[in-house]
Amino acid sequence: MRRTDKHIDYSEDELEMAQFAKALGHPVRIKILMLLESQSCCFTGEMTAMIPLAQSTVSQHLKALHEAGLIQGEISPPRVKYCINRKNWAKARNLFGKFFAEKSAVSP
Amino acid sequence: MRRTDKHIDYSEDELEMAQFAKALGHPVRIKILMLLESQSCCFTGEMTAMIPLAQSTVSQHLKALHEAGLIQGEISPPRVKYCINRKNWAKARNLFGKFFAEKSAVSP
DNA sequence: ATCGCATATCGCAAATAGGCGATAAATGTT
DNA sequence: AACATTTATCGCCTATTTGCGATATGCGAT
Repeated sequence: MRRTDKHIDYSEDELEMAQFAKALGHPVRIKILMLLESQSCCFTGEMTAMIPLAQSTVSQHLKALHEAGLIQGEISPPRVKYCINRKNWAKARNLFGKFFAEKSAVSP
Repeated sequence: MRRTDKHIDYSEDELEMAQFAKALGHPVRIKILMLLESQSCCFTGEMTAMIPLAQSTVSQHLKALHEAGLIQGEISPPRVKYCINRKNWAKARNLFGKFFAEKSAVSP
């Protein structure tokens, strides 16, 4: 996209939230995270089995979640076990929590 | 992208959350929402003045937020006043709240 | 050294998103 | 009716995302 050299200064929170949100912006990735949440950890293969998408596609979604910091994977050859990244999960919870915090009053 | 005819069945919640998340997946849109939250309502022009992006670009982001149901606009000629859509805001809060709900224990 | 398994990465195609300027649309004002 | 103001939409371009199959990689087992 054509980009100007204007720069917008975003706060850390804004950038971080947008990044988390972006990672959450696809139903498959939501599903994967719910899976990991419900059973703490999971091998890639189990997910690939449950999700009717090509193995390479699932792998890419896992990569996206990993890069966003929402999951972490430890190798357990020949497999990889993915878990929620609890530290960043908490960070995300706080960010979204603050963001959606109930305001005293409602519509003007 | 090449698409198979496989279909994945997503729950309503998964789809809705992904949709909200997608809308939140850009820092400018986070900024806009924070603005609207802080001062209840705002005209497009005020936002355009605060954000160093072309008017048409800001308008598109507003459209995206509107389509995601996060904001609503009422015309007040020749301007348009945008506010948070409280109903869906609450819905989003609930979805994200449930999603990030603290689990009793931590890492295995 | 080779095989087999599970996963990641590559390269491609198609769709979507993000940016802009220019223009259209809506409406109150003169 | 013509104008000014504000916002939305259009067309264009580039970048990113999403999907796939094919291939590479890593590593234990043979």
